[in-house]
Amino acid sequence: VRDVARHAGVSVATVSRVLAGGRVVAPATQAKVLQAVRELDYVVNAHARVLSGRPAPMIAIVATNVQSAFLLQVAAGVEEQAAESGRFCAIFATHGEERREAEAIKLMRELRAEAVILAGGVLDTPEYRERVGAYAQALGTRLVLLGRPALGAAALVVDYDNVGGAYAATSHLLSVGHRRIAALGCKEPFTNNELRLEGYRRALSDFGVELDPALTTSEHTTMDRPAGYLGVKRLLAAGVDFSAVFAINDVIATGAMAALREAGRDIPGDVSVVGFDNLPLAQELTPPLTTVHLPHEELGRAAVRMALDNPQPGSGRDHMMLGTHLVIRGSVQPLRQAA
Amino acid sequence: VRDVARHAGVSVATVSRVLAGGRVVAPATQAKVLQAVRELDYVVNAHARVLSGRPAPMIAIVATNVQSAFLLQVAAGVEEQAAESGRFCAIFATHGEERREAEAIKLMRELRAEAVILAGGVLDTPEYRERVGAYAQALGTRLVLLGRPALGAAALVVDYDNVGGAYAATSHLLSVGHRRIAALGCKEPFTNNELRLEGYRRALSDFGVELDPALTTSEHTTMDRPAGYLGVKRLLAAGVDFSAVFAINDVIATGAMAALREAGRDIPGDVSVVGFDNLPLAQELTPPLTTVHLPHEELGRAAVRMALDNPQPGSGRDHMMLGTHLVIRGSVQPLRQAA
DNA sequence: CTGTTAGCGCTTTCAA
DNA sequence: TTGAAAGCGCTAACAG
Repeated sequence: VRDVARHAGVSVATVSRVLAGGRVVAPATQAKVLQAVRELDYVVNAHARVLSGRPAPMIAIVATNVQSAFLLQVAAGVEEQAAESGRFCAIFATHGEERREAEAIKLMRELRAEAVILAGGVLDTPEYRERVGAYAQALGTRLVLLGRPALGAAALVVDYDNVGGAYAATSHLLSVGHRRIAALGCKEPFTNNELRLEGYRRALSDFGVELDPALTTSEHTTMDRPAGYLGVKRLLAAGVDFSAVFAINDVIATGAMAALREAGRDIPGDVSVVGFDNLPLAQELTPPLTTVHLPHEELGRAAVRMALDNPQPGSGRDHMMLGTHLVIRGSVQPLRQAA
Repeated sequence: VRDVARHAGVSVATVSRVLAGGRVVAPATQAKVLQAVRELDYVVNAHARVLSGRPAPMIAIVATNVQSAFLLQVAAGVEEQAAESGRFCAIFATHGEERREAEAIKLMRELRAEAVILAGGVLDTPEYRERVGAYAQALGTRLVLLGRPALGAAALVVDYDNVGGAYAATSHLLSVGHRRIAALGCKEPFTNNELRLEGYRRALSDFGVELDPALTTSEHTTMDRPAGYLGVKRLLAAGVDFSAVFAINDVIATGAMAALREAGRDIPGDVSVVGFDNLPLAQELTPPLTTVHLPHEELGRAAVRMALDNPQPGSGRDHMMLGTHLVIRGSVQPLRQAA
């Protein structure tokens, strides 16, 4: 296509200079080139450009699950910030399968992506650490871990305060009088799950409330709706007494509320519930759900900013933790003295 | 990096053959090459590959809005199908801005994407048609319009049955006795809005119910929550009588339900409501929303399948319309004779 | 079955 | 300020 750009009567080098930016070119020449480009509807070949040494303007986000509102919002943040930085965003859904994660990484290596962001909770196993360590090593580019356990200084990390959020949620319940607070999570030790439960325990302890193992249900293996639904069913069936529930995330809360309602318990009259994530659906529930807000979009933005900033390992700028806060809505009520 | 692959003692051509697939290579040689690749942790340069004639394994989806659950699900379908076809998915959010749409198209031209999918409702203006016509022309690749008005045979089209869905929803209401059915849409003539209203009118007409303009509210300019909330407020304030509402989409329905509840109207006791889209949130509402289900994910998959299939224009395979159906939940009740 | 060679389209020294 | 020429890493056509 470039021969054709000689339509302008200049050399390829000159054309490149005006198109690729920066360099000094006589305004007259520049105009001629631009004119020719327009006439021929010429489009540079980005691959050739990358091949000759430019970085590929691409940020990848590989998430465990693209259906979850949480990751979608993070992805939206990534897309935003990438666009603002003149990059585009490639997206991958792994569905938790290692194979797909590996494929995504491989592809991004081949494509020389500037950064790849791994997002979504995981099981923090030695295998996981080894695998991701290998990725970090292999990727010539920045690898950023978003909402996942860090790995020494091998990768960049953007995280949010799970423990603090859970602490705030639980404290809220405690401060309005609740003492028998069920915690609904899942069995598999996903990092999010563990961290949030940790916040729950810490709050209980600070309020001098003893932890009752019967109140923590985690029979289910996934962090989704059934975990909440079945969790409450089980609690009810076992005759466990509780006046509030802290759900590890909003969709679990949703399941819990459904089960509660089926059992004829009023929310928040009979039992208060608080969630975690502040998904869009939280405010549409009846009653609107009090939950912990996460800076979804900002997480995504921060991840790409950090990656492009390319901080020194150990500079302190290669790691950041965003805050969370409780948003009060209508699903919590002070404990009635009678109860 | 290839010189290094001569580590295997063969020529670059041979390496290419084993890596790029297809060609006949002696198993022994093949093994040597693979071995060398492993030892050197060699990764092909996808850009060089594209540059030398291969298609870029990339499908782009450019959507008006990445926050909407609808488009996200479509995007998920695109990602799925792309991955299954050995491609990856680039994602762009335009927020309805032409500039961003144009930028996305330009970038995908430069990157030689195999297909670009334009998704999301739009205003069907002459400018729109001209603009998209230009895209179709410019993109050497497949352009597919998803859920948008077609453009002659210039582009591929994947659509779903808006009219049929709205017809089904409205008929449902009519068949259980409702006659005063409010339609909540928006003022701007987004194509979805118009089509759904068309289905509404057609159902009314088939049931011999006269259309009352007072029942169609569309003061609001966007198809979102306030459109429903404000729409109902206005109806109520104007003292318009109605026993059911057909909302042009689920989030409008959500707003409508909120307004109804604030006014002390029971759903579905006093007024029935049906939505459109079947977003995940629909089943979490109280009561769960009866709504029209759209094949979100399948739309995305169909779009990439069609693009990769590369059908002849006018072959009949360059256009498809997916069906929709009503899913009955708890927000509709037969009209009480008393009312 | 395998090696040689000629580009793919762009950027970038190095000279002019 | 501009032109000529040398690659970037890969594939494919053509010989061996």
